[in-house]
Amino acid sequence: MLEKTYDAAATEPKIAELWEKAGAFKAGAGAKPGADPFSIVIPPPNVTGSLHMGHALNNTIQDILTRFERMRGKNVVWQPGMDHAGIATQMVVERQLMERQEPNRHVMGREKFIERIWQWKDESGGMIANQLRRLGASCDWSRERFTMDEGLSKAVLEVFVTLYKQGLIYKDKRLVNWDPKLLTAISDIEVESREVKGHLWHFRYPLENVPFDPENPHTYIVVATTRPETMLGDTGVAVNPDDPRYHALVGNNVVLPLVGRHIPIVADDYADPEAGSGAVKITPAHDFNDFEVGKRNDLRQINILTVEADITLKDNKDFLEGLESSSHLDKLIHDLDGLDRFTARKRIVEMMEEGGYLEKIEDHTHAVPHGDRGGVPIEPFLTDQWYVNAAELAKPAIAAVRDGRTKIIPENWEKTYFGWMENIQPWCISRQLWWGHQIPAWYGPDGAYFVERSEEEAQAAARAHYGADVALTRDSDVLDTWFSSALWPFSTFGWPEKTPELAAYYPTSVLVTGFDLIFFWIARMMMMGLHFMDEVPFHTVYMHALVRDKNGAKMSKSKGNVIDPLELIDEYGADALRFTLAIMAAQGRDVKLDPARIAGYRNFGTKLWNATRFAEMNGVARDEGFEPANAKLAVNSWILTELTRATRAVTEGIASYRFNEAAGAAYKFVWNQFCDWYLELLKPIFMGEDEAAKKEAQACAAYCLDEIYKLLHPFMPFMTEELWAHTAGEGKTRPTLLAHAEWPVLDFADETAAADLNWLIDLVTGIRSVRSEMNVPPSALAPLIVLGANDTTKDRLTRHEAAIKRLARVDAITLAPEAPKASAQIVIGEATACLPLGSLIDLKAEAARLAKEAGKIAGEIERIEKKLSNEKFVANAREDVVEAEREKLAELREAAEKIATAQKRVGG
RNA sequence: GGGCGUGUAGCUCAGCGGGAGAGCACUGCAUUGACAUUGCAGGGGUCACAGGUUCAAUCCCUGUCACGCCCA
Repeated sequence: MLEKTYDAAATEPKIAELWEKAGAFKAGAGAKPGADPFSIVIPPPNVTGSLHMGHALNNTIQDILTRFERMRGKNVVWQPGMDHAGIATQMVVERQLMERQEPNRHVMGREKFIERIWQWKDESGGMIANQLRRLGASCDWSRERFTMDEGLSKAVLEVFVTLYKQGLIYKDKRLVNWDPKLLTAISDIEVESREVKGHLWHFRYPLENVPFDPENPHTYIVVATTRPETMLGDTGVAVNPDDPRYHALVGNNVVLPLVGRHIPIVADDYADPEAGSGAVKITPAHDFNDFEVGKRNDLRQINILTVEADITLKDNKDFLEGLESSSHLDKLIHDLDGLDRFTARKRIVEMMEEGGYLEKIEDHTHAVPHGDRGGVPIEPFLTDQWYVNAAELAKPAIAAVRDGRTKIIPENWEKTYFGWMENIQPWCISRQLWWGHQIPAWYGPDGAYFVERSEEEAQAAARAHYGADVALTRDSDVLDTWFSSALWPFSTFGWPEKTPELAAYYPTSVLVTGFDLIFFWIARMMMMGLHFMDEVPFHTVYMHALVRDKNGAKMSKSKGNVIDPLELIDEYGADALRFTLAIMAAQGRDVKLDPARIAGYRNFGTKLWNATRFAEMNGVARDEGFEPANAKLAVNSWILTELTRATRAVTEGIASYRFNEAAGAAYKFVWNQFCDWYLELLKPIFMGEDEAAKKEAQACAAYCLDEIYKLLHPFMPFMTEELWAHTAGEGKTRPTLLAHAEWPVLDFADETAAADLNWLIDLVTGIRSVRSEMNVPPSALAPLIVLGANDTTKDRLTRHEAAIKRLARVDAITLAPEAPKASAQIVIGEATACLPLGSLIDLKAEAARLAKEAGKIAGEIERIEKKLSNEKFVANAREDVVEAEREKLAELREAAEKIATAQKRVGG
């Protein structure tokens, strides 16, 4: 006998172990012979990460798909693993060293430090894998991969060397996004802009050959900047060529305040005549736009910052070039050299003010780029880095989505994909870190470099180049983590080896991910997959939304509104969390998660649990011989018809990625049909004397429960697997785990039985409603007298007598030509049901109730009559719509008549 | 500034060209046999606003307002 409530905490580990022991999720487990493949690669979570709500949603969806297809008999693999998260992991381990007061990585050395990271990974990395198991993720854990694994590293090496030799990877000196805290370059998409309340400083740059007079605007040009400290590196002032105010000045010079450098005024479209004074200072070495302006106008690039973003002037050749030494310059260098960028900003503003160069300061809120890991403002910084020619690789990736080889769902994300891919910038892939795939480039003494698969091959190439053996030094940089993640859909199946897994499972079926990762994963996996496999990495991309808190705010540690999925699993069970996420995951809409909802769906699980318990108590047991087509009782044929409908809705819902619809259909069927009506209707049968009916009901209920477990299994795997085992039968076991049970494909339908039971439900509901409104105590039994019943109704009354008596609290059912005195009346089809409540009835209340009912019907009739008397409607609307309206009208008129009669009776 | 999206019951959200829905919350009633993590009944909405298309608009189109996200 089942307990009264389901104990998720005790059951989940037990079931997880069952699956594990059975190898239930191994690639191909439970597949039909010769089945089509269905493969998903997990979007690799970060080795330092722990499960958050986004993962919970993402993996719930993947698991629903995976379990669904596994039950449909496909050859399923869900490939799990993690990425090595270069920056994040290095940060974690460095912090650990600091906390333990151990030598830092520079003292330790590269090799030791990397060893240390591996040690960290073995001890505390990758806890997310176990957390995913707690969620019930049916990954093939035996195939778990890590981007730093030997095999995957080999793939990275192969890809880098190949792309280099194809000219698609190259080294270049450009401005990069430089993180001055982490001391590495990062890619465009690792930069996030944050709104910052800052200022707009307006500076006066004196014109050359005119004595500077702060009182006289003709002696200077005003430029505005949000970053005063960069003025040290200014090499020009730009004005718009169409700006009449500055026509005469273009080609002249200004004298850079404090520094004294003479820099030209150039005409460039970049200057916006509407913004501020219309003139902008140009710092090519410290701003992406200025860099382009500088190139167009042949301006010098003067870097005035160190890698830590401190001011460097003293030994800065670029800065000093073209300046005459003076005591003034020496003082400037003395005052500013070595200051960090923010202190320097303050100091420079002060100096400008002292010199009369500060015109005004305005408050200004603007977007400042920050590194997403380091959290400090990034610096555009001029360095040598490795780049991927993303524009070239993007072409086939764009084409594949255009012609539908890869479908993005929901479709509107395709726009974002195209928009980004068509304007893609060179992808900076080198990182000044130690943890990651070291770049396979070796440098000779003169800086020439050799990109090869191994040091030996590089030596050979160098020998060919120099004509002799030379000492080579390997590039110390590593690759962007996303470079290896981009290979994930094929590297995890063994590429570059031609493995059977690769042949079977690539291209994968679907990639499930949040829309925030469209550029990180989807775009890059598409590029690499197409280039190296010549086929798209996935046929479908399903993008789900973000999980937010119940007020719609993004969850973040700083806001303190983070909900930990593991705590929710502890409190409500994994099934409840999963079901909640699924039923709330409507396409294209964020999931606003309120824990109250999870409690609600936990209750749903309890409901199913107790339905099983009830069934068990009433001798419900599997009967192999049960055939839906042979059911004789209408109640059984009805629930089987509804089961077919529900099964189709769930199947279509999952297959079309409408998880909320699938979960909703299952929920409604189980609770509102199976529990609320079917089981209630079986009670009189179970307690009755008709053994044949009882036997059929027991078999049918067992059959329905089995199908319910299957339908709910993708959403609530733990509880359903437990119930599946529990209901195997006394001393029996199921032939397979529920995880491998065959997904139902049903076609039983009996419309007569459906109509029959819908009539019964209407009658019972009607009686209950009246009783409640008349304040009839639930304990009071009333006789039921039916007027005007036709043969069908008479038959139904007989067959459902026990059910009506029980569910509507009726003690005797009789037919009569006339209504008894003092009765409440309910119109049900052609008949009228009367409840003679005697002293219980309040005639005034009944009259009021009938009047309200009559009013409602009259309103409806009026509305439809108006519609039908509209010639245009009859002429233009679809025939079936018109016909339906006519039928509705006829029914309403009949009901109106019955109500009118009832009203007369009450009144008379 | 460009793009995407949202506005429906007190709250969180489905629906979407022909009868306004769910969960939670709320109100009343019910507790000896599946389940109080329950049951039964009920109240509650100018479907943001304004135009347009249509026989018919919460749904399609245009505009306005408000809010959110992404990109400059």
